[in-house]
Amino acid sequence: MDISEVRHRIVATADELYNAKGIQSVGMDELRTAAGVSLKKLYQEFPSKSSIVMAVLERRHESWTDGLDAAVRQASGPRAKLLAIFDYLAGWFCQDSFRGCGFINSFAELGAVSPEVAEYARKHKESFQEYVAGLAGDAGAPPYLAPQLSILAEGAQTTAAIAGSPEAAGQARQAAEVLIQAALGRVASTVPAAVVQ
Amino acid sequence: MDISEVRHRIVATADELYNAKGIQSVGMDELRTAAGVSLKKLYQEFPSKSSIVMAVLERRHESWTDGLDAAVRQASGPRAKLLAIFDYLAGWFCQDSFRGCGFINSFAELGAVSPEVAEYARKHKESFQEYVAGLAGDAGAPPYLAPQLSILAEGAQTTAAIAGSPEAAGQARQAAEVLIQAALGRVASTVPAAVVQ
DNA sequence: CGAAGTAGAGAACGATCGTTCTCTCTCTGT
DNA sequence: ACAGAGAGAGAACGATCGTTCTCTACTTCG
Repeated sequence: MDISEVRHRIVATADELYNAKGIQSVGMDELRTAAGVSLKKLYQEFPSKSSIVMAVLERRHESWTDGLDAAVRQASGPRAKLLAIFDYLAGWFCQDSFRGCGFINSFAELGAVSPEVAEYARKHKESFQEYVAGLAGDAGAPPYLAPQLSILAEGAQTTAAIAGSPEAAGQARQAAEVLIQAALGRVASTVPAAVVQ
Repeated sequence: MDISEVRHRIVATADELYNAKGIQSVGMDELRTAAGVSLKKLYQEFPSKSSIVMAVLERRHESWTDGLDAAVRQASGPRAKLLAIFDYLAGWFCQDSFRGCGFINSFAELGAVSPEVAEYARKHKESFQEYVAGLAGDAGAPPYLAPQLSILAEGAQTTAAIAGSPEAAGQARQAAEVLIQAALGRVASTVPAAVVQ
């Protein structure tokens, strides 16, 4: 379909621009030019800017989910799968285009003024937490581990974004190793309780 | 001085409004009305909106630093001081006005378009990390502990903001206990290496 | 009492935003 | 070949932004 190809190009371009400059800083005209679409076609595909924003958030959610899941599936063993989250973050942070989590950013920019955006960001984070909880459950971890790892992942994202360096991923990963070890050590009962580093 | 009283009221009002609605969503006229100052006086005190934004960031930095330091000083013992960070977060998250870290938010909103804001946010986070490193050093912890705790604190802030609930503070605190125990366990050599929970 | 300087209120300005409209041109069907 | 529908380019519109200007009224000093 031609129509959905145009839609896709608009959303992909908006994603790039919104990520690079923030949502409110990118006007419809700039988006129109960058996507190479006429203003008429743009408003033919989307009724308003806010609908484009929501489409971008959906795209980001899929991209995040797919990328994370691919990284996790590639890892073998439940502990490795939990740590794969942080390897995925490390790869992301090293991209030139990385400017922080798009949901945190859009929530910061529009969450107070747009209930849709706030709600979508909340659901995205919730789905991530549930995903981590699933992995932690597979590893036989007690329920408190998953929120701890989720918080580490969130912190790594904002730290890396503001510092402009990817090292937070490795630091979060090391912390995750300790937390996983502490939470699972009991279960893997014969192993000595904790080995630092 | 009358002058600095007006300045203070402008900055305090701007801080509230920017926190509640985002920086770009609050116009100079709204700020003028809320602060009860004439537009002339406003521009007499500050040459531009961006200078108000920077003044707000300075105010936030002081407020954060003072509040955190007070909470930490109140705790006794190096481990308790490290954990006091998360108790301070818990208190903050429970305030109605809490809408996430003002530096993360302003970075997300303006970081890409305003180098001043991006740089100030970076320095603020850097100073927090150094502060944590100082506390961790006092506790005799190895150098990797401080970044881990800083990342936890960052993650708790964004998680609590987006979820709209303060529970992330407690979860981060529990994780911090585990990380501190793991990092210091060796040093407090006679104590069993790790005790979960 | 009267003149002059100051401060407040808000109108005004240029820029830019999201959105719509107009005008022109190009295809297509008969 | 020609009428008509559709698309592209961008002008136009109303709203709002940050910022400046104007006008009025009050205070203060000779």
